[in-house]
Amino acid sequence: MTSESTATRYNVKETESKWQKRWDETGCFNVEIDPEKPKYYVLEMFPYPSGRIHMGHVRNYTMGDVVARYKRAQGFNVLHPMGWDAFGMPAENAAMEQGVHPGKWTYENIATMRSQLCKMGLALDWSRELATCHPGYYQNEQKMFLKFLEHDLVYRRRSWVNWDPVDNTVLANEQVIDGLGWRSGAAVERRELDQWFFRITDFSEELLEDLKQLERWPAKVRVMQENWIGRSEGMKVWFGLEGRDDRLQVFTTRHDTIFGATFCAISADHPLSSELAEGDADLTAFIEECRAIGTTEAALEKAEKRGYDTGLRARHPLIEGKTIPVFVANFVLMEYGTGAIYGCPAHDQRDLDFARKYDLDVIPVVIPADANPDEFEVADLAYTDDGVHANSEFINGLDLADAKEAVAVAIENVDIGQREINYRLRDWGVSRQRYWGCPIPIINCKDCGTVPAPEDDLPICLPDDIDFDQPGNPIDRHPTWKNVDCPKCGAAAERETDTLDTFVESSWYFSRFCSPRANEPVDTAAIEYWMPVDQYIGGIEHAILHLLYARFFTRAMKKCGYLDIAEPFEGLFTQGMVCHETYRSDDGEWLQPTQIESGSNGVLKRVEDGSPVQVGRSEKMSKSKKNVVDPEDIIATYGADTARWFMLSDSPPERDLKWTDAGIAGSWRFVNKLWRLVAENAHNEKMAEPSLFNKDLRAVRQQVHQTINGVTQDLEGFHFNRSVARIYELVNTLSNMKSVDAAEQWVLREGLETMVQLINPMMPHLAEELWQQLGNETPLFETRWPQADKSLMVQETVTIAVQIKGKLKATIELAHDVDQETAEATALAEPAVAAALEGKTVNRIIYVPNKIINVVHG
RNA sequence: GCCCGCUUGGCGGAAUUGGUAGACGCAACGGACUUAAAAUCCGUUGUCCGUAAGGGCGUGCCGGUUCGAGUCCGGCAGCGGGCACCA
Repeated sequence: MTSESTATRYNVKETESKWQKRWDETGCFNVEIDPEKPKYYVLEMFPYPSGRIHMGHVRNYTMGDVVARYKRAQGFNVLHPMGWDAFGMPAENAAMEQGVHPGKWTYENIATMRSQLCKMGLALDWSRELATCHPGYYQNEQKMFLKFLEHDLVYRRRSWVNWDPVDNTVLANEQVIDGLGWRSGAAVERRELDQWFFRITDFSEELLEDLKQLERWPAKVRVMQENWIGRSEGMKVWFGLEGRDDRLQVFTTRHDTIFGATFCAISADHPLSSELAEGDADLTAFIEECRAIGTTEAALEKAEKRGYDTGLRARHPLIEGKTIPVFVANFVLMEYGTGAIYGCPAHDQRDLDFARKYDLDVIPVVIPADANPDEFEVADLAYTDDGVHANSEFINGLDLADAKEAVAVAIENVDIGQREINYRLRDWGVSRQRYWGCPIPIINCKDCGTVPAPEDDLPICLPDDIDFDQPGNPIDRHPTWKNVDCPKCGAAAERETDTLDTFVESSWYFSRFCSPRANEPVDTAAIEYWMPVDQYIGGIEHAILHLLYARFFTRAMKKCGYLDIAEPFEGLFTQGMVCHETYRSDDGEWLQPTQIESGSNGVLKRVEDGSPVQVGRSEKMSKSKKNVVDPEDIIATYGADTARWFMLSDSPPERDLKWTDAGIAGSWRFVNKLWRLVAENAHNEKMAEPSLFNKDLRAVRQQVHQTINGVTQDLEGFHFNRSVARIYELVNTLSNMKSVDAAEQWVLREGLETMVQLINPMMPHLAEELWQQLGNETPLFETRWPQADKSLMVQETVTIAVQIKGKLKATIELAHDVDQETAEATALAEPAVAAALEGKTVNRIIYVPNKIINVVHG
């Protein structure tokens, strides 16, 4: 680079660190409660400290920062904090693989990532930084756990888990791949363990119902949560059992088909199954088989419907004298409904498959409206549509809804069942047999059972001296940690060695950010002022679990009196992923983008030896496919502003963004273009507004004010790519301006200052620097958002399209809001229009002011 | 299987309540400046016919509503996502 070009080139490094230092020193983004100002709480999903930030983080935090800076300029008291979702398995994996303590590993990663985030120039209140693995955080989680216990929001029960017999550990469902442990490769077993659960199902209806209020959530996320909660209305019905005193309770949502019931089926885990299995070796074996399959989804999908005839017969509740067989079936789930069903093969595909296999009756009881009841038959496809009931006594002829109602009334009248609403949602199991998590503050006593740890004992800290040289839970192996006296009876007892699911920490961190150093989980004044989060931003992958747990947890906290809101996130935005092309060598090895270069003919090849490269489709950046670009490299080369600008350009934020070298280079060119544009014109002194502007200048001012208006609306609506396009257009106009006379210079300055203010949320370092160059002493972070002058936005003349029968024939230039007569006359006088209408009768003319004239002829 | 969403040039994408399709960016091509390169600037770029003027066709496909459809309605296809023995 020559000395001449350094003068006209933007010194990114110097400028960015200068402004970062300035923001840091003034503490301008550290906020306090200010009752005089409206608050705005913007939050991006906090990161897991995995080691280094990736492009997904850059995109996420750039969006949040745009909102934060924009809202701040609008006069809001903006809370924009950052923290670390710091518990979790990767730290333990690192401990096992590298022998480094999970805490050390985590805090080192945090230090690295914090410094990387600082280089992005984010308007964050770092004074509120928190890490969930810090006792200051998790002791409050322990307090709340105890409070939840008091309010019956937590309970313990035996529950099945995926057990890896080699690693001696419990596996999450996603760690079981094809029935094998992801790490050990051992066949996973089902085991029953005592586990802690949060009563999220107490809130099923509320969590479902309140989704409707979340108007600023993506519809997609609401639908996903709705399906996950899975409300269904049905009935519980008792079936008597021949030769026994007890009855079998089944759940159904199609009680209208009860006259078509030809068998009952119960889960292998049903108490009746266990009872019957005693002394029945075949049934015992069958139950074992069901359980063996029961762990993986893939296996479930392929498993055929199988059953075991218990020999028991159930009495049909509405047909006197009719009995049907009772099977144990592998497709009935104990966790849903009552763990027992009746089968109506004609109208349920699963039941039909089962009936065909075991040669059970298939009785159609609902038939299409136009079908003949005597002839209608069900072959291999169950009839599940609405229709007319038949073979069904008192509901014959009724449609589905009426038949359901009639059956419900009949069953309730004889007191053999009642209407019931069921949910797919299960209680949230939070026990993890792991070290790097929040210890559950419970003491297990032989005599007193589970005893809450005394609050004075909190925090119950994790032991530091642990080792990972053998499989299993190191906290459980620790020689002394768990030994403690029972707080109730004083006898020797043991601490709970399970830790909490890490989703618990992320279920309330946003509340903690309001008062991150408070002695209690939350400070009432702070939480009342700041909550709820006005805008939450994060990945769609958290659409269900994290967001549902957080909604539950907030309600649970409300029940315990910690806060007084139900919904934590008023607005939610889910951003798309950052993708990149994938590259492979001829022998199939994945290659990093840095290993690729473009040859002279434009064909990609390997840098090291020029060998050919297979270009794959663009996919989410991932280490395994090596299609990652390190944000640190990009920021070091082009600066944070360029990276931020590229993140916001082109792709709408909710869609995937394709990272390209050409794209980042384009942003870099734009940064330099702005720099030059301002540098060339900054010498123009500020002066008084001229009283007159010529037409061209009026048009420029119009665009300036339209851009303010448009960018403002776009930022409000999360259309960052549209803002970017508008700013490009404005810059194109400004750079084409001549600035010879005073009026021109004044308008150019107005345009440049406006433009600089508008780019500030997106490229804050450059904006501050240019703002200063333009002679402003007050920094942008203390400057209000520009106001569009509506009177200047109105166009003096408009271009109107002239159509004939909807086809464009000409465009005409007319004064804004011109009357219809003038417009029509001008349109018809247009040569192309006149020619096309020659010899034709005009039937009708449609005039939409300032937009279009459509001439309809015969 | 069920539920959602998407489909616009070579590419990413624009297009208020139905009203000039392709803004803006990228890529490509042509040119200027330069000893040369980089950088920068100017121009062209949906497609087909035509030397041109001009015209035809164009928003996944088929049909409908309308003076007018990328936009609304019905059907179909393709792609993506979520859930999945939930009785």
